[in-house]
Amino acid sequence: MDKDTKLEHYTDSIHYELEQTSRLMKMLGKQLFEKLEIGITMDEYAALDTISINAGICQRDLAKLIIKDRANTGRILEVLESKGFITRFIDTKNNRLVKKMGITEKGYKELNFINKKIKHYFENVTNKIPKETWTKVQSVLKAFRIELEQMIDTNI
Amino acid sequence: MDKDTKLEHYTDSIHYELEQTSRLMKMLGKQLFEKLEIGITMDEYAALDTISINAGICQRDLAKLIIKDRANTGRILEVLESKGFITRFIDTKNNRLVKKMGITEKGYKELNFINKKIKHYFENVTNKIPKETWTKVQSVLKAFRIELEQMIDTNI
DNA sequence: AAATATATGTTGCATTTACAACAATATTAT
DNA sequence: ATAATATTGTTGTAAATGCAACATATATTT
Repeated sequence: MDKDTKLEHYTDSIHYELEQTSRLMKMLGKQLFEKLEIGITMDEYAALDTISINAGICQRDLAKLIIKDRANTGRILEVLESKGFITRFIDTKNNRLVKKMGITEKGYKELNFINKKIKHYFENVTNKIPKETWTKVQSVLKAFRIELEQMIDTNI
Repeated sequence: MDKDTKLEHYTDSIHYELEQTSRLMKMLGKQLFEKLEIGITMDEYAALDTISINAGICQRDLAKLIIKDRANTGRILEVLESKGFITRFIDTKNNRLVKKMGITEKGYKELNFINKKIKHYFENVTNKIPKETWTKVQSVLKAFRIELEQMIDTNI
């Protein structure tokens, strides 16, 4: 028997399982943010959180971290800036002019406010699986993601 | 020390890791499908695969499986039908008129053709992590996904 | 029987996202 | 020095997606 003739269904693949789970998580997040009347989107929240732990990061580097293209990263930042949650300023990186940014006091308060609001809800969800199991899954995914990043032309 | 005061960053959460990994996988898939000049999208392929193992499924049930809304599921099916990969026919389910579908001979050939084309490439990617590790991750995600599906109003 | 509710699929529109082209500047090559 | 290339961010447009409204038919309730 040639085992290569046994084709696995895509719908049984890890790729598919990841996408489906991620899609549901995104739905849950969106519904939660609306229900709790949080004034920014999940993506904006993720960007704000990333900025909070990467003070002085430039737009393109942020884009790489949140895996969005430069155009949309810029648009997200416009929103966050217009709400006063971040400041943007021109600076240099490798002798090039770039737009760096940092979280404001207001943004920091907002971030903590959101964290407190959603903590309980998200825990209720992730508590369905033991924490140590998550830790393992997370480390596998992280290792895998690093591999992926090396293979893919993210074009950011 | 109140451990509740220690707030985990969203970007360290399993939610975030899942989304980022899934996003990269999607990019990879898209780039691969274009490089190999496969004439349908990943989403259409996923739908075709799902139909192939769920003969006679109706649109809404398919939408639930591929986690897309009814509108977009219908659009995907239009494409697959126009290419002759599936047939759609009116039937009843619980005494209601529904559009059921099945894969055609041509669609089945196309599915196998695509599977053969991508197999090697996808294996090269997933081989970065041992197979038994994937099996564990997959079973965790599947269990989690079932929980999620019960909590979320997918509105499909 | 009539009214109300539910299930299914489609259509239209708004939002989101992806992608390519551009502008401005700096680096490297010729 | 000049030209070609690379980096960064923005703008415009097309494609994908989500969502609400609709149409149709059936179930359920009154």
